[in-house]
Amino acid sequence: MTRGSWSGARRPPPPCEVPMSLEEVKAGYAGQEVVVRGWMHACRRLAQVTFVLLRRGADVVQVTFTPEEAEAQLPRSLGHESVLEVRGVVAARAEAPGGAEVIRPVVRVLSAVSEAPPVVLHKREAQGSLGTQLDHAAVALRHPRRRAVFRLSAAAMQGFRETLGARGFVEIQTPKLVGGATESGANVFELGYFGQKAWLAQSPQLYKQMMVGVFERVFEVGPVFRAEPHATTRHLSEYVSMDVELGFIEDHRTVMATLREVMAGIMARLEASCGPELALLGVTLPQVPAVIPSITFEEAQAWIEAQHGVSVRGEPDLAPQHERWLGAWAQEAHGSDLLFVTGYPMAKRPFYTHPQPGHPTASNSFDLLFRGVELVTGGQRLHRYEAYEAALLRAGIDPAPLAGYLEAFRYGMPPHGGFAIGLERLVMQLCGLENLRWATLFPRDTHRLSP
RNA sequence: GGGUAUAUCGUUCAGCGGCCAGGACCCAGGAUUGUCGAUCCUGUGAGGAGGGUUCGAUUCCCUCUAUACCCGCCA
Repeated sequence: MTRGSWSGARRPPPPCEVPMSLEEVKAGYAGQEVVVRGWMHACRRLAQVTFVLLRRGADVVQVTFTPEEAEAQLPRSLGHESVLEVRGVVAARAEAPGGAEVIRPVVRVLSAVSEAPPVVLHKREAQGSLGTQLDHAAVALRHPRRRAVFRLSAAAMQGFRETLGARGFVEIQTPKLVGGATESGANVFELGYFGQKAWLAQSPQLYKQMMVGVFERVFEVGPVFRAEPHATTRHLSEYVSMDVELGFIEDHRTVMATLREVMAGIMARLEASCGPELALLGVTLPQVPAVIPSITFEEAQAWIEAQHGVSVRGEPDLAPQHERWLGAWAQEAHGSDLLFVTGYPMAKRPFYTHPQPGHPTASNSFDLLFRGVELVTGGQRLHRYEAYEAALLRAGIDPAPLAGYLEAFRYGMPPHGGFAIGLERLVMQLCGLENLRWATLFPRDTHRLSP
């Protein structure tokens, strides 16, 4: 059989067109016959007239029926979320939403729905608790407000990629199935792999470092997996990490400057692309200052003691409450939604962390707090092979499984560093959501593996 | 892993040692000459599981189960 004898190959495929938005239909086609398709968002039968609101994404167009037309075209059994194709005539009309409607409709039912959807979509706010909406995500996410959140996510990823692409960074994809040791003692998901053990990657850290030796500047957007049994509003077992790693840096401050550019680029993309979504959600984008205010870990601890009377001396990290306090302080003192905390103690940092020259117990690392929540962690990494040998020895980590990684350093690596932004946390804080799960399409946590 | 809290119609919340267990939303039926977060009327529909106290438990106590939040950890 030759390829040409396939019947499907003879006919050109239907064109892939950008669908005409319902707004376009309303604005530009008065008096013309059009075909509109969408979900039946609402149906109101009045004595003299019946209205069907057809939803397509965030757009809604009104289709108006006379009682006779409704009788003939709209089965009573047709429920919310039925998918319809309507041929009709666009008519300008002041009372209609958006100033126009489709009249003299001929309806073709593409998909009939006979039972009530599990969540209500035609109210201004999405109804139902978080758990209910997550259980019925396929439908709940259709709600314009839920949907808008994920348009912001998409634009944030786009802004991230654009900003880095314009600066010579190369996008990479590293494996999520990994063997051997992981970067730290964090809990990882174990799986079977052709008779041996494998793990789900808890971060692309080691791979993105290796790729600095290839491209110098790399980034990745992808899932990471944490088997920590945490149960909070800001942790998940799987989340999207927006990772960056770059070579030939001065120190961690080069990385911080890059992060500032990235944050500014993300906000610029959101502003340019997501006006309607930002307005719908009432979101105010943060200003990204030319220089993001910065405080050292030790200064932060001293400030916490002085201002809040909590003794945190000797603690290796800041608690969530402390980060909230610092976030509020950044807002008051600097008018900034963003705050860098630098110089975390080496003690609890991973083995590849670069110490602070002249202050070996502190590291060239930073966190970026966004409205009081830890959004980014980053820093300078070790880059000399001997430094890795010493660090692994000190940490008691067997270097054998890391041989493939260590080879990068054995054969020359520049001073480098990077960071990772939690996408869901970014969107959560942007939208003022009280739970990360509202910013996750299909969250995975200790209790939830489906849908 | 530690702590706290919660469990009632499909959903979201009330309430009470004797309740016809209430409201709102959804849904169903009806009404309204145009809705647009439609409105009005009517209707369907509920006490996580197992023990205990009590004349009587949806209510109080215990256990279990489930869930939520805080902490730890992180993004």
